Amino acid sequence: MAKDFVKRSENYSEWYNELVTRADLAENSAVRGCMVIKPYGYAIWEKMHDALDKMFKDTGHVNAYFPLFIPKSFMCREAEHVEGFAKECAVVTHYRLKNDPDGNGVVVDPEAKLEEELIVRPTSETIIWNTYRNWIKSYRDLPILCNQWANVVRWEMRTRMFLRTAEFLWQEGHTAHATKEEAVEEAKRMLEVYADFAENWMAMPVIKGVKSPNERFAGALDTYCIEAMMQDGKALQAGTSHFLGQNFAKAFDVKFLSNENKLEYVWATSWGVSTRLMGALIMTHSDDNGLVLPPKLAPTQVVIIPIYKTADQLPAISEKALEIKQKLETLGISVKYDDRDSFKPGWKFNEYEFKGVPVRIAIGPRDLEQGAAEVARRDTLEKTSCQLEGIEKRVADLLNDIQKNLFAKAAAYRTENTYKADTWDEFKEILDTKGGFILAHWDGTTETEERIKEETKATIRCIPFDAVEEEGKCIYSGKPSHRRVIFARAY
RNA sequence: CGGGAUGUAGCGUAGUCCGGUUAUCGCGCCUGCUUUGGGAGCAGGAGGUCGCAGGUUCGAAUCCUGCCAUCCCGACCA
Repeated sequence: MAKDFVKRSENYSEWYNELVTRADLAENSAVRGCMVIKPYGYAIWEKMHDALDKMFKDTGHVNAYFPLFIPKSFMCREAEHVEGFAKECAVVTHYRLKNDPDGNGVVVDPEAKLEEELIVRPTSETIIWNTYRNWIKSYRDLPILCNQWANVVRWEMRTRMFLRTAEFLWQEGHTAHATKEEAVEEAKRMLEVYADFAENWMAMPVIKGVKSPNERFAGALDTYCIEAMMQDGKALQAGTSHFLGQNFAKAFDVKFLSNENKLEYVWATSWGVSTRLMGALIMTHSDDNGLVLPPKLAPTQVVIIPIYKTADQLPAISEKALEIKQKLETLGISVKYDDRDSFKPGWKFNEYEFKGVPVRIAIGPRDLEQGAAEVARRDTLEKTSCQLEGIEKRVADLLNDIQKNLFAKAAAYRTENTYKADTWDEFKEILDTKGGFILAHWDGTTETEERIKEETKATIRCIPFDAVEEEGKCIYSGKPSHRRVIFARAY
């Protein structure tokens, strides 16, 4: 059991912060609002990266890289876009330092002021569409299906590791199309990719839907999203995909000649997921004993720990352990054999448990006598003795089972914490006593959404794609509504 | 950016109100021996610009001023 580790039920946010640092995922840095992603945390992000990257390529996308800096003038081309990001932009004004004449280290050289200030990208639509103008002349140049893996900066007031940091890592897809239909299709396709990744890799059930105008991306005509429920009942937006219409094409004058020889504006999409997914992963599965990782994203899927009293017992154990390791690796399973003598087995058990390693195999003299090993699973903490003969198959099955079980558990949790509300009192009571998702009718106006947000802090997370057509009355205004939307307090 | 709290060794802390020996304790770390199936025991040892910068004082972790950082609560947001 984890020593001195706060329980989720006692203080959820403290539990989260402590888990992130104690599991060696990340730590705060010397720079305000920025974190250091440590090797173990980065290894998980790398697995996410690799899986997503393959999915993007399988859907016809290619990677490219655009500059970190964006000329200030680009930002104001699209009115809504600039309004959405202006308040959180880092600005580069100078390009040189010099020795302080007063002898206090270095100072910004006032002589080295940039003629045009540069914005550190909060997102890359503007620089990319300025570039696409030169790439696109004819319908034959379309579609353009580019993605970039990059860091972006949004100067946040309050930050939390992985969930909201001033600098974060993400991917941003930016596509250009000849028709509106094709662009909408692309935006929806990529949302499906995200949902597929969330559910099948992260074992995190998500709801697919469209954002209300209020929550829409600055500059988009429609924002699609996947929303997940964390263990404290709050919602977390895990990925977004935007249909940008012709807004950026018009702002950056990107036109193409159609096959009918007509000059037309290009249709656009953009879509992204970030290191925020790390936060989602942590808050979906982890428990009071530490991190719990789905096998598909665990840097180490199986750890083998030898148990011995005297040094002369170790060689025989190691031989078996390495045999198991090799058999598992043949099946594509990542295995670590921890034969360090500097830590006791009990210490190692706790260590790997806290770090979320899905399966632990312990092997000692007692097991050797029986030709067996002890197999423990992280998700349920169950331990069983398993014959060495065919153990690799058993472990492979177990990993699959853990992956499925984590999804099922998270899905069940979400179902248990999803409610329907038909009156305003009922709505407020559920929010204050239970939290979670609330399915309720909404009159479709921004004013109503704003008032609900002011009074309860709950927002419309999305209008689900699979919402059932159903006549009802708005929870707040009583005006007619045709379907329920999802309300929740959110990260 | 507003309100509140905190900052002492890698981590967690005592001491701060009421200034005065060599800054306390635990975990971790190093060495040695005994240990090893759920965070081992004993013995010895190393580790500190008391967040930073000024000021008051014979003397500052302690009092004063400014700054920085972190956490909590608001506003903003992926």
